Amino acid sequence: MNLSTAPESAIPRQSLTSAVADKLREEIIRGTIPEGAQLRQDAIAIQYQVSRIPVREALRQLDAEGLITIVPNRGAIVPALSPTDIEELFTIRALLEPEILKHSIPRLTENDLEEAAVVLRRYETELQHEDHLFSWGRLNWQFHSLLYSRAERPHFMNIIRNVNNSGERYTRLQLYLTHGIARANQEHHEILEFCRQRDIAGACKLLRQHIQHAGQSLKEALQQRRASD
Amino acid sequence: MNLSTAPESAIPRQSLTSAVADKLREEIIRGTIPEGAQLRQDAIAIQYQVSRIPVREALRQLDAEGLITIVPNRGAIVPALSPTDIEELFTIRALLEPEILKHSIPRLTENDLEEAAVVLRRYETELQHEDHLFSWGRLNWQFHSLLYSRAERPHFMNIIRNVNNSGERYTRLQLYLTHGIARANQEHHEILEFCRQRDIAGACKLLRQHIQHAGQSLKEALQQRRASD
DNA sequence: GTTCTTGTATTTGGATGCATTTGTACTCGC
DNA sequence: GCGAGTACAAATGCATCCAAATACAAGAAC
Repeated sequence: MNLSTAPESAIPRQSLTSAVADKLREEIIRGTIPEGAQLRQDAIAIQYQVSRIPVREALRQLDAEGLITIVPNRGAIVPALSPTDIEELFTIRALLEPEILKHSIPRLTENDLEEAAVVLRRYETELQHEDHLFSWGRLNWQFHSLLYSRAERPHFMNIIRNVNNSGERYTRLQLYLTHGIARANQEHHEILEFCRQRDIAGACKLLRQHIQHAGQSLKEALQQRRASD
Repeated sequence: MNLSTAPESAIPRQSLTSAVADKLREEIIRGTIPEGAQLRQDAIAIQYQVSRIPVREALRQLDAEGLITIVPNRGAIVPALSPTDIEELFTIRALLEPEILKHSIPRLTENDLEEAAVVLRRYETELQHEDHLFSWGRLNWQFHSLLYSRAERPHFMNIIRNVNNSGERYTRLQLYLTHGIARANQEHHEILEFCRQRDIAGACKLLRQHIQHAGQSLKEALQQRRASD
């Protein structure tokens, strides 16, 4: 019997460590695990029905990704980010993402552009629902990463993904506090249009401004919120 | 008995995981562990007289740092970097490092500048010795990180450190293959002089060119070596 | 001789249990 | 009532043992 089949039919087995890391990453990004929360190895192990070993390894990985902070002998916490932290993260994005977009645009297919457009339409419909803030983050990342996907720059992508993950909680906050949803959506459409016209300079410049503006308005919103406390 | 002493005499206790990670990172950067080598958990555990648990956690961390690649159920290897990988790493550096230098220069003290000069002088003397290629890497990073130290941009620094670590083996290769030592040294002195004069634009521009040139010449050297194989 | 199969050895992945460290509340002394 | 010391509780760190997966090699079928 010949069992050789298409790769996509393979059962996607992953280690428990990876699975736990994915779950925790998701929960931290979504805010299910709030900022400042302590990540107890025992509690996580019990919750996911695994031993503490894969949990510990997952925590090490998330620490290296910048998503959590491990204090020796005292466990891991989800750090609260200061306005200057936010500024850093968005500055890094503003520097790296236009560069990768530059390399991706010439290789983007019509299909890629259509997929990106679909994501934007889904984004607009999701905004009608109650839990739009949660799904927004994933759709936003889907849109951005789709645009970068053809660059084939794995090191860029890893860093960009980690930085986006670290800041995504706050990106949602920015949209909520500053009512920046409409503007972000508008800019997304314009960026996509530049890509469709293969206008590399235009797309990259607008993308940089898009990120810089989001970072700046978020930083100001955070400072105001902090001042009012 | 009063054991309270000055802080610097405190026994620097760190977890075995961190210690193993530091050791492995050092060995990979120095090339003691060559590229393509498999990192056997058992062998490392025996070598350092620890169990495999801290070794596994250290490997996870190094994987997240981008220094090694873990294949599920098949262990970890030190990846060989292609010319395009090298181009990526140096492009990332060329984008991030001038930005952090910009924020650091205004806060650099005279003492900082003197320390950097000391590093450059040590660099020149080390070049006389046989094992100069090894010590060069550390001194190069010391110089660069000293210049960035006052920026207080931890996210930038983490990424920059990881990217430098990933490419350091090859940076040594570039100096060796292309005889770029003299030029690099010359550029270091010029960058330091710009910093001393608080010429932010000049320093950042030269730093960017310094990194870009090193990346470009290394990429070409690698392509030639690959073509001759 | 080549290829496929099967068994074994090696290696990684995970669970349990113990030691060490840290946090906390209670008590003792003043 | 207040502070210091101490005992207890809880969490992390690490080692040992076991299970699962992979790599390798020897042998059988063609």
